[in-house]
Amino acid sequence: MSFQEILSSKGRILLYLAERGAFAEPLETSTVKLARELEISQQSASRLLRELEEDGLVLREELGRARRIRLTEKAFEVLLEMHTQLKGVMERPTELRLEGMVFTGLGEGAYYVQIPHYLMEFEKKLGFKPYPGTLNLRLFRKDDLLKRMILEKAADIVIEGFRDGRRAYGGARCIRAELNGEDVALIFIERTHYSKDVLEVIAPICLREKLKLSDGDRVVVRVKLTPTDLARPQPLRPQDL
Amino acid sequence: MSFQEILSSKGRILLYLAERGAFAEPLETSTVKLARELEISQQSASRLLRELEEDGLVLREELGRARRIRLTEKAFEVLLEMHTQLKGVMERPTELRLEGMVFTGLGEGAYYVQIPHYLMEFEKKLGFKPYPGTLNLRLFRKDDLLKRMILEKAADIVIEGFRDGRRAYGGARCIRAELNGEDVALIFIERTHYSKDVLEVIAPICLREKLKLSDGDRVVVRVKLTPTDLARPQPLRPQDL
DNA sequence: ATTACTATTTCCCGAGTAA
DNA sequence: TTTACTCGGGAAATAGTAA
Repeated sequence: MSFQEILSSKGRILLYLAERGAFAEPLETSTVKLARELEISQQSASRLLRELEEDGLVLREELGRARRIRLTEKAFEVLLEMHTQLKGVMERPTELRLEGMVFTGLGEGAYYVQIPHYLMEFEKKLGFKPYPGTLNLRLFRKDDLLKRMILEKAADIVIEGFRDGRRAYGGARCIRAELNGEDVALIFIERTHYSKDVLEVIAPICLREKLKLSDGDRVVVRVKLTPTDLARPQPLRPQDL
Repeated sequence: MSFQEILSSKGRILLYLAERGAFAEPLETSTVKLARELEISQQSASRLLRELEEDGLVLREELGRARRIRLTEKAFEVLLEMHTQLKGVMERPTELRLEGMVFTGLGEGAYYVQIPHYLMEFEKKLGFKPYPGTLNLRLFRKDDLLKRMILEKAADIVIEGFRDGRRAYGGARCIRAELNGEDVALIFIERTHYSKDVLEVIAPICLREKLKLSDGDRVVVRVKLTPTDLARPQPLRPQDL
């Protein structure tokens, strides 16, 4: 299913004409040519153009054997409205809300965060020096597992890995979020040992202290996104293969 | 004809779901509700949803009596492609080309341009102090008369009118253009005496001298626009009513 | 309440062909 | 060459109804 299929046959003609600049300058074409390019019959091209003319969306004139078509202002308005609608949908911020339960991990995240290279990366990319530890959240709502996958895709703050001669240290991806009202970042570490129901959170402060959290407490994580963020293409990492 | 008509029935459903944020969070709805809101039959809503599911564009699940629908990534890609296409069409620069024949006017334009208030306005809005006179062009191609109307609509550099106690001086609208390669501005003066086949041009230099123009010479005017410029809404002026 | 099957109608497409 | 008519077939929409 391509994007063409979300258009009606008249919609396809309008888009075809608009793409060829028939707003300002008329386009020289014929029902035969139009039919060939849009892969419809000449009869349909003829009928659709007549109907579009009746609707006040196109103007046609003949010059000798040539036929010229131009879009009217009304057609422009229709296309502009469509554009505006889609733009609104694709660029409107939406909020993803997840719930997590605090638990104590194995210290893997804390170890990672305290490595000087990563500390510098965080300061540079996130604008804060993280408290040396991560808050681990276990997701317990079924819907939230899917949302976590979406977030991992959307996380666009790239923390680079590095080598120190002995071994390689993997990278990570972050995304800004709010946790019970506090500004935090979610961190998705490459080759983590955690499963897909865990969310790791870093913040400039100690969240456990500030929010008086204990294991088993439930917290709410909110992330602001636009639909376009959700679709950012991203290289496949080895463990996804 | 509204923008809805350029969509196919499946396209309308996808847009409906996308508008309600069914990318991230599933939308609770039913075929009955969908049918009511999209003004189609329940049967069609049912069939279309099934087909969209087969196409891999929506996911459905039932929770007790509630039904939840969400858009897949594939659906997002389809909508994004449509958005990209439309954006390209609506924001791509296009060029309008007109031909005019130089003629000598009554000096009305020159009088207008030399009024100190306007001189200041031009310097502020156009970034140059115009040569004290306008070059008058008569349009002789039938197509160009329509283009002139389009340009008058698209001209978005507003030169304010003023009153000096005795009388009111009307405003004007300008748009940047090229005339035989020179940077110029077309000026559309409110309440001008010229008819709709005349184009008045101002420039920082004397075009007649620089381009060695005489009455009767033909020149080419080019204006860069985006389709969106063409549709900028604009207050009606008295003489249009 | 749901969804979705079957039957019927409506509408759209395209082949043939006229002008 | 054009465009656009008629008309047959089929797809798509809806009504009725089952589950």
